[in-house]
Amino acid sequence: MLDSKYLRSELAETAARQATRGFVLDVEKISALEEQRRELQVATQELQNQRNSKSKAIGQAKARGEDIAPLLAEVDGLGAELDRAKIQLDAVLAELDAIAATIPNLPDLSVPVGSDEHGNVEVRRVGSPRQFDFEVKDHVALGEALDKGLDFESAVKIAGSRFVVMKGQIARLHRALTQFMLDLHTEQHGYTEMYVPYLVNKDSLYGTGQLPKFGADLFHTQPATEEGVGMSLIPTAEVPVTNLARDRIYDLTELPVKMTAHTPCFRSEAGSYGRDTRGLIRQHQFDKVELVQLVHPSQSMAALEALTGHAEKVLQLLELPYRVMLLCTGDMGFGSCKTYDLEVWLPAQNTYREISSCSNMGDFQARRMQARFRPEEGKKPELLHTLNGSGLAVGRTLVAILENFQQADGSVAIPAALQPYMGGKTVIA
RNA sequence: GGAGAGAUGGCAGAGUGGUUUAAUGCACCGGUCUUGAAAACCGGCGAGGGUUAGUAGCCCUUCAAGAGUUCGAAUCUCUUUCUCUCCGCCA
Repeated sequence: MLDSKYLRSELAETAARQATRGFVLDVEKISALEEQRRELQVATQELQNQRNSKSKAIGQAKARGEDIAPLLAEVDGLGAELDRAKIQLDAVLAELDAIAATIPNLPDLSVPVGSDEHGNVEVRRVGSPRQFDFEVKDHVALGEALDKGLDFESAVKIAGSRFVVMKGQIARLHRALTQFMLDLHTEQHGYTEMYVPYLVNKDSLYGTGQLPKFGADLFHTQPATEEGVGMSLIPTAEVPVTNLARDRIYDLTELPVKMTAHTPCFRSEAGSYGRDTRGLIRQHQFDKVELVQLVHPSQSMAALEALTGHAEKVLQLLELPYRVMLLCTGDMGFGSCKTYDLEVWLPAQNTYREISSCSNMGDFQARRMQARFRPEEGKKPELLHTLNGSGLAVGRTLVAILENFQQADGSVAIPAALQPYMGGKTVIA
């Protein structure tokens, strides 16, 4: 959510910057509503003021034992008038809120302008794709051949498409990756490990920006109605972890807060029919190790670089070739003001595929969830900045390991950094 | 799941229809005093919003959340959420 005062005073500027995202801001409607809001709010508060002072006068008169009938006659009709004004004001406020809640974050000025992923800029490339002297298999073929370690048929029977059953060494590799990532971030990068709920309430989804606009991307325990109190499966640990800061005021000394969590993530993938239908790339349920930081506003851009580096470190230690993309205005997520995507090399697809997305949300989420810090004892609290990134998506990392470390006989070598987590095994066959 | 008790500012805690403009204490901030500190004393001290050139003043909202009764609600009524105690069940 953008600052309503800023939106009001810099409406044209905001509209121009939103346009670079391909988002059209209805300037005329907003200014018309804003004018109504101001008139109605002033009128309503004036009526409330009258009611308060007159009610108080009645109380004082009564205490003195005077006749209060004339005073009661004076307030007659005030209540009805106030009700009318309040209904009008609430309607305008609700309309303004509904618009505000659907406006994306302003892109940072360092973000390249572009309309879609073709506008993204490659920042750096690390490692080089391995040359194979045999025909590479994709992870689906490799996983099935390894004692049905990846079993999509069974998953279809149990649940449906876009699920997987893992077995034996592949299941262990999947777990090893998770443990490896958590240990790296907690021991080397200074994050605190968190265990959080996988079901969250509506307020949390609103806080991180999934609601009101993207409810269709989630699985809900009940239809998410206006009044419904149903819970939703988390699409990412970003939701529960970032919402730990909701309605909190941190001491300056507590910042930065750096948290990591391993959770399953659940996504409906509505509207992605036919895309990535084969294999582990796009699942309804996948595991992810998430990195979240809550920082002082002046530190958030530096923190984004650091956080991205923490995610990259996983790829480096796993000896996986990757590149870093700076997303352009048109390809960024709703709440982000700057995003780096990490893309890992997948030999079977002969391309780089997204494995992590690291974003600085600025104060966008913090304003929605009133996540603040006190800059100085006795001073007013200010909004902090929130960041998050995948460190990494576990399923896609498994894909990358299988494909990049495959050998001619169909076995898969284990990167040295992972071997301690695999009971010392150097290869799975 | 059953029975009961609760939810008030950073914390503790008073308040059961009208000088409550939420008492008081602790913590915190400023000052007096002091070589300095402590103590004592004096003053200040929640959050969100509106108006405005304004971090001034004035005003509105806020006592778990929502709805209601009333001229007036922290206080009365209803609903919801959460916490605690006991019982049952369970990993």
